[in-house]
Amino acid sequence: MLEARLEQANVLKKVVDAIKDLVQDCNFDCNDSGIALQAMDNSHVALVSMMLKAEAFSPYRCDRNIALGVNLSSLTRVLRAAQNEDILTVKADDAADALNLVFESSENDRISEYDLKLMDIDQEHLGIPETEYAATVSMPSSEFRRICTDLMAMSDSVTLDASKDGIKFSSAGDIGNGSVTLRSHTNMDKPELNVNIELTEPVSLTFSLKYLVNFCKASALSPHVKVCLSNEVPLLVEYNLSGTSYLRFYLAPKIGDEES
Amino acid sequence: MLEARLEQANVLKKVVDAIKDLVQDCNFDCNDSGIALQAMDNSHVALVSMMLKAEAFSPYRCDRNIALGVNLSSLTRVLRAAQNEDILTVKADDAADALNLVFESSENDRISEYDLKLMDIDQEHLGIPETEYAATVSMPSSEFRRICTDLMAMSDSVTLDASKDGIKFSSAGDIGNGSVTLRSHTNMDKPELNVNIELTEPVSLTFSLKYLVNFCKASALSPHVKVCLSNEVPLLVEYNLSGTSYLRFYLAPKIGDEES
DNA sequence: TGGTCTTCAA
DNA sequence: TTGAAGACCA
Repeated sequence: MLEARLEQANVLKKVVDAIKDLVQDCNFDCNDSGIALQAMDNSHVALVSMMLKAEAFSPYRCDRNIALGVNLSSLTRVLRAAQNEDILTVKADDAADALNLVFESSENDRISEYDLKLMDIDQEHLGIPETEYAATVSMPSSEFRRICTDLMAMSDSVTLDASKDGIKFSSAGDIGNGSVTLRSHTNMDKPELNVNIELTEPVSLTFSLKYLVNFCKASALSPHVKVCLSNEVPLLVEYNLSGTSYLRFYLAPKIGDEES
Repeated sequence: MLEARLEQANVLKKVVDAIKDLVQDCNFDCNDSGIALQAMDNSHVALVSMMLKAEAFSPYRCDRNIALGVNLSSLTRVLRAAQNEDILTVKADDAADALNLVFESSENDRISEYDLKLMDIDQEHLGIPETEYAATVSMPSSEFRRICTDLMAMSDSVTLDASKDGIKFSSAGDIGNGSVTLRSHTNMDKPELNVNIELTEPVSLTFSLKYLVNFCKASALSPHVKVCLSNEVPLLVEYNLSGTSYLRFYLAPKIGDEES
């Protein structure tokens, strides 16, 4: 059986909000190390990988491996019931046909309890190789979102050029062209604004902005985002959650002169 | 060639926001004295006239007269990329087919650059006669906006009566009538709240509130607004920008018992 | 497609 | 804290 208590129901809420447009149904794979989720979007261009480590919960108990097949849109509705500071406890029996969610708000002695029907989902579990990326850019997640939405005004795709000079996001469209260039910089006073670029080799790749903008819904989860690039390899966009938990998005580059 | 550096990208952003609902495409007429814009709204009821003097920029350079034909909705999208404290440099070659906009944020080493395609716009340039108005009312721009939006709740037109007693805004509609009367007054402590009415002759005119509310989008550009009235002549609503630069709106009065 | 709601920037 | 803009739902 699974029993996991999350101090901030908010975290799960934001995670689900950030991925529900990419994935309709998916398994939450629970074992003694934590709760993992991996799913491709419908068009098989993007992949979501979440890991909530056992340490993110207190307490956390999972006797044996369980795959909880959940419809994310249903889960969203249930999570909407969570107040901002609610404590969430999720429970499931080993052969459960439902996921039990309990929201507690110590403040006003309110307990909400939901049972969410589970479903069987066949899911190929993809081994994602740990890649050494040619370029790793760490930046404020709000800035990444800003850049993506700004360039969305020009085109539906963006080219990322990482070089020793910095990282350049550029888009060309009907009304004109646009680009945003960031350089590494460290601000002692406001470390949350830091931009850090690590580069072993210049990279130039083009991606669908629609997906990137979608990934940016996760911005609320972390003040920083890590963008990792290698030529001809899917982009990785990573948001760190508490501890070593994370939410990762992978996106295959657009190839050649491909349009749309 | 034109090259103009504006310390506050914000100013252009607000100007364009304030007029983009009235005018879709228009020319920015550049010469050595500054950048001017003049355009009628689609229904030819309102006229916008902007003048950004060369002194508002530093540096400012314009070798010869250029008319830059811009789609304001595209320009809005580009200006949305401007952070609040960004410095904006606009550039255009003499026979340019694109306007180049560069936003710099010294703080976080971010440079955004956009090329906006230009268009040819045939524009009758209207000589606007410098009129002596029968009544000139200067008031806080926020108060003018408040009055217009408040009266909007009653009707879609408003009658302005300027007399030696003050200025009265009144609206009559299905649910009832409303009016707001302002008198001249000077507040030493808070000069930004001053209301000043200069009058040579009583005036009574009726205008479309929809347009007035639209003009009020410019409120953010200046704490004061000047409203100038003469019988049977378009109303002038003027916002002063830095120095002698300005944004002016003209609106023809409604005649007789005209509805709509 | 409109209205409402949340979210984001100032 | 407020207003505007985007997202969501009906």
